Amino acid sequence: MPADPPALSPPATVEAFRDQLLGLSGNLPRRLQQCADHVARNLDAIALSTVAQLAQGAGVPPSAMMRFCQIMGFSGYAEMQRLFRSALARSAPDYATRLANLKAGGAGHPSTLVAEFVEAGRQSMEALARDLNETALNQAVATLSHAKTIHLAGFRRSFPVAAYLAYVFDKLGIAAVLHDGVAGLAHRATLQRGDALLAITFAPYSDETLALARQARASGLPVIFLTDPPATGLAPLGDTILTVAEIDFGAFRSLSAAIALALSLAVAVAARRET
Amino acid sequence: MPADPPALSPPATVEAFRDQLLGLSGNLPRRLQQCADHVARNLDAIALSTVAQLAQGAGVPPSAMMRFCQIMGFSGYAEMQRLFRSALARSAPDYATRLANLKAGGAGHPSTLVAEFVEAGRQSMEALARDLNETALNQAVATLSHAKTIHLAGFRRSFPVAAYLAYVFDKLGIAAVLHDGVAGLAHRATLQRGDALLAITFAPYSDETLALARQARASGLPVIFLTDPPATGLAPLGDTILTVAEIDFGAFRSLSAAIALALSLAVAVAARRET
DNA sequence: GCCGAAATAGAATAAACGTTCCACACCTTG
DNA sequence: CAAGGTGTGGAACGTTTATTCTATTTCGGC
Repeated sequence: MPADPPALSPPATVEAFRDQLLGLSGNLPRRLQQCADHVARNLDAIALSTVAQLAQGAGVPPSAMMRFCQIMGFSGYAEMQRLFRSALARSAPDYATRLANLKAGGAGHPSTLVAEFVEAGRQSMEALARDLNETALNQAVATLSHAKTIHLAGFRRSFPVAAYLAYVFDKLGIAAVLHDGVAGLAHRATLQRGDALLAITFAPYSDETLALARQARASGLPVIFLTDPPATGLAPLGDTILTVAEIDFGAFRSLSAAIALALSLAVAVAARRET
Repeated sequence: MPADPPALSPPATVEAFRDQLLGLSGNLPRRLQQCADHVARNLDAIALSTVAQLAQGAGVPPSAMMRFCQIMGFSGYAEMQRLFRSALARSAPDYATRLANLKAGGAGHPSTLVAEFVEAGRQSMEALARDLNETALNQAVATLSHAKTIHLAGFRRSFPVAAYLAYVFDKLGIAAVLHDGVAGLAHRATLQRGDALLAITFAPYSDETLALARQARASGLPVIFLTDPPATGLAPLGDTILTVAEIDFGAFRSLSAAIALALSLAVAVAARRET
């Protein structure tokens, strides 16, 4: 009597849990498959749900969910839930309290400002993950990975993003030109057949960036915009439009989401080129 | 028989809870005060703890914690916990799932990269909030708010941060010079009595930045470093050292925490100058 | 279409947990 | 010092929730 399924051992991390779930999924009896599907889609709900709630969500009786926990290697639901609770607890351990304490210093105090910017940055990150347009991103990667030279445009508050991209592309060995406006040069002649333009600009859009985009368009080069929603008026100027809903604090934005997206773009392009 | 304490109503948000707690604290019987203190310090633990655990942490019997919940206006512990659970559920509602879905695309896919950078950025933000050295920050603000001109140094991957600071200071009407190395100029003569240097550099530190710091030091100007821990070797070169533990993904970092800290610094300096 | 094994649902059981209540201690007030 | 009120701890209660068990159904192979 060999233990028919090799009696899986309980995963120690949420990632391991996902992997194990993926391995099981597909050749599972009907009810257990329902459990697997619902659990996979609601991983973060487990920490706060009861078996009954989770089972109802999956459309199965609680006992089925119970069996599901056991074939995943846990002794029962309680043990499985412990995994997700500790993951959740680690993510917020003292962070929320700490933020509140920083803010408690009072408006205007430096630490309060840090708390506000941190909060804004975190929200921006979450917004980026939530609202990312994968189609546009893939399209942008495809375009840029075929470009002979990538032209980067970004002025004023977008300049740091463009400058960082220039640094990263340089590190990655990808030909990129930063149009920084030094010496008032427009570098018009550098836009050549086979190149592409990546324009970073937030409303109100800077004239220099728009002018460069128009020119690239006129020369038949693909133009990609990295901007904030709703990106009104940019559609006729760009082939691909990536939007980032950055949260401002006061008059300033942390740029964190824009940089994260820009970096992803750069690394993805590098990966695509190597293959 | 007037209801001695006006019978508080249950707070509807975590912020309201904090306020109500602060209002009560101070004139509370001994055990209840212990509860209040422990709860205030562990707000985020409530969502996942049982009465017994929370009470043990506070060093009181469960029944005391029970009474605490009731004077806060709740019917009992369950109702109080509901508040924190829903707050926790809202913070992760689809975010974690969404991240997981993005990653599910597979390694190398653009959306996976975005997920990784978002995660790294978020962790960096939390690390910043957790490890912020308020003393150093206040000191930096004090120094910079007295400076006639603020000199900004930052090369290579620190350059975007320095460049953004230059933009922000300009917007705020504060005199700042970005030492960008254009045309190979060292701008040595611009370091004048009454100025201050804000040097942004991550290990391995760039020679240009260190050279500038040494020179400023020799001229008797205060030097502030914005760098990553452990900042070995910088102590003799700087008066104030601000550290940011930025999380890398792959070879690149999102700079989000560094920018958030830099922005806070800039806004705090502006606020200080106006008064 | 029958037989064996696996899967399932629902009820029964057990454990964990929140909640209440009461007797006792303490502190204040007359 | 006595009496009343308030604060306190622990035990008992009832509810919720996890878990197990078993009768029944479903499915696959002969």
